[in-house]
Amino acid sequence: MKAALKALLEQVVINLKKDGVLADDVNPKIVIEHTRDPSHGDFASNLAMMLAKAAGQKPRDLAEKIVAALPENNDIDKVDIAGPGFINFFMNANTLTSVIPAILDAGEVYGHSTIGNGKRVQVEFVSANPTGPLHVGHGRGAAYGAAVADLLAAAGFQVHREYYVNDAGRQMDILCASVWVRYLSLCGALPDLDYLPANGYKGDYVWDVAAHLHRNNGDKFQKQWSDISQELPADEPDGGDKEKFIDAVINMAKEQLGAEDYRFIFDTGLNYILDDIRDDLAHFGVVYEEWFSERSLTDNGLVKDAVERLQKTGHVDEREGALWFKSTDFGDEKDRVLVRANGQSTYFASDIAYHMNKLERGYDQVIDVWGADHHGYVPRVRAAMEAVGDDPSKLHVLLVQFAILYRGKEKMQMSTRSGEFVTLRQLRKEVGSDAARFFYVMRKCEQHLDFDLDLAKSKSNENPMYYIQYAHARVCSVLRQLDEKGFTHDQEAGFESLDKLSEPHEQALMTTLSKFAELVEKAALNHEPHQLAHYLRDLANDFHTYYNAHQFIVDDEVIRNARLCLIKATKQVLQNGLGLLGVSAPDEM
RNA sequence: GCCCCCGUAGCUCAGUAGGAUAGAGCGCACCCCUCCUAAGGGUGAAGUCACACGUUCGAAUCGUGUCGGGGGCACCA
Repeated sequence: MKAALKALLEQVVINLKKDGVLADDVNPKIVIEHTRDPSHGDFASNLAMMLAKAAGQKPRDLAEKIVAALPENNDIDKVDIAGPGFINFFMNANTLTSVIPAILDAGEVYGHSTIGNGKRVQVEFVSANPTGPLHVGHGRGAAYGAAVADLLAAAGFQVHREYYVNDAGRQMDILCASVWVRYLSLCGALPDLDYLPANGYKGDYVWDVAAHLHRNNGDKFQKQWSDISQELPADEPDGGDKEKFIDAVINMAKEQLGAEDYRFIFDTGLNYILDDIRDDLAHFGVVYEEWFSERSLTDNGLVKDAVERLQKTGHVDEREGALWFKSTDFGDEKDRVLVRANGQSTYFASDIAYHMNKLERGYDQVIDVWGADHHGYVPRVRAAMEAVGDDPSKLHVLLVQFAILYRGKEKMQMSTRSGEFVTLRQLRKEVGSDAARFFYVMRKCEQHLDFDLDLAKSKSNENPMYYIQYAHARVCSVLRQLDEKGFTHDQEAGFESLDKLSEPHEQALMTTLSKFAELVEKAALNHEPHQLAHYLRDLANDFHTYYNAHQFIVDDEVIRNARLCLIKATKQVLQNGLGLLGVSAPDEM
């Protein structure tokens, strides 16, 4: 509808140019918006105010000329000029009610659009190191990334969801060493059964991996700890060089086990945890097209290629034995190391290779959903892309702020040690997947999120997710009642009598429904699922208000058919909207 | 020190590609079921949109600066 009005006004501008009211070189951006106040009609345009200066006329005088030049249109009831020069459009009743058949005919795909034009978008999100289970911070990235991806898909983009698996690097070696030490403990080969290097991974899941390893392989990987420990430097948990110690343990493990067995334990830990993450995310309604291995970048020589490609640009030099990318040439605050003096490439080098690879795969847009703590990382990745001549505008980095858990007023401690729940799995178990998905996307991503567990579990209208689901369940309940009372709903007949929907509550509900498709587009393009969350809350509110004011199952067949069309359309939009956020729409509660 | 985010009702937050009297939930004061789920609805009180200057016919929204709150700075990943 907006588009149609826009087209009309574009025609007006052409006509006014012909009449000499406007100069030929004036090309205004035509804006049509929904009015906030019904007395201002259904839509409004500020065109007259925008053009007043160029035309050398008072806004209201110009508005008169615009209205006079407006082509005939059957959908428009009345056009008013108001305030400083707004042009208000009052649409006729059919325009509003037409949304109902539009929704019911399209069904599950109502709200989908083609604005994305089939462009290929890659969305990379979560990508947590597979060194332990996902925690509640990752949960926000998961819910947010999944919602953005689903919104983009609904808006007509071709979406590729990807998880970057950091299956190489020191953190994974530390995990491997931790698993091995726990394993030795299970073999009874450690003097102190609870012994672990100060910098090792302490979570219980490490025991699980070790037990898994022991169950399937017996004592195969057992070595004499007394021999090993003699050659290790001192571990210094209290501020000493525990880094050095864990590195020594890693090297010792490699030496004692041999490359093959070391890799086996390494991969056992990796796969065990990755399976756990996959399972966790699947239960959270988050699925990927691809799990991209960091190790594959090195194995396929892509990291080497990336460094060489950068070197050819002349923005790399060697200092103190290391290879540096001169990212300061592109506005970064300092240069960054690509290859360390010890010959190992940095995580940054892998990441450059990964991003080059993404673009080589031909995506029109690459979206990275990162934790806010990575923000310092953005300029250097952009710099690398610029250096090699890739288009940095294709890269969108969405930084997700931290979520803080509250139980009522009480802020929860988020330490792994304390045993207070920190994993996504525990959160899902406590509040359910639906509430978790919804609460995570209620705020825009750059906003700190206070996640109130008590609220997420409460069954009242304080809890927006419950309130929205309840609206859906209520419609279902009405439809069940209809059946029990022996009525049927003739939808086609209802379509013929939509003009009976003249109550203010019905008008308000239809107006809200008519904004859905546009809202999905906007939420998708701006990467703002929270807009959808708020919209659904408003829609549910309109419905509950209507429900309280009017009966749907009435004796008058004509009205009954029309009203049931309206609430069925409401149900459909609630279901579609919740679906985009990964939240279920239950039939009863 | 440099960089990023935030500052709107007592509380938690919408609204920011500039538009008409700034919205919602909670909380507070009242009111509404012989009726499809009261897990609901309605009415009311409540604001110098942190502050200042600037751009504009018009600023919560854009720009600059100040003040407050949070986060980030590695040859870690």
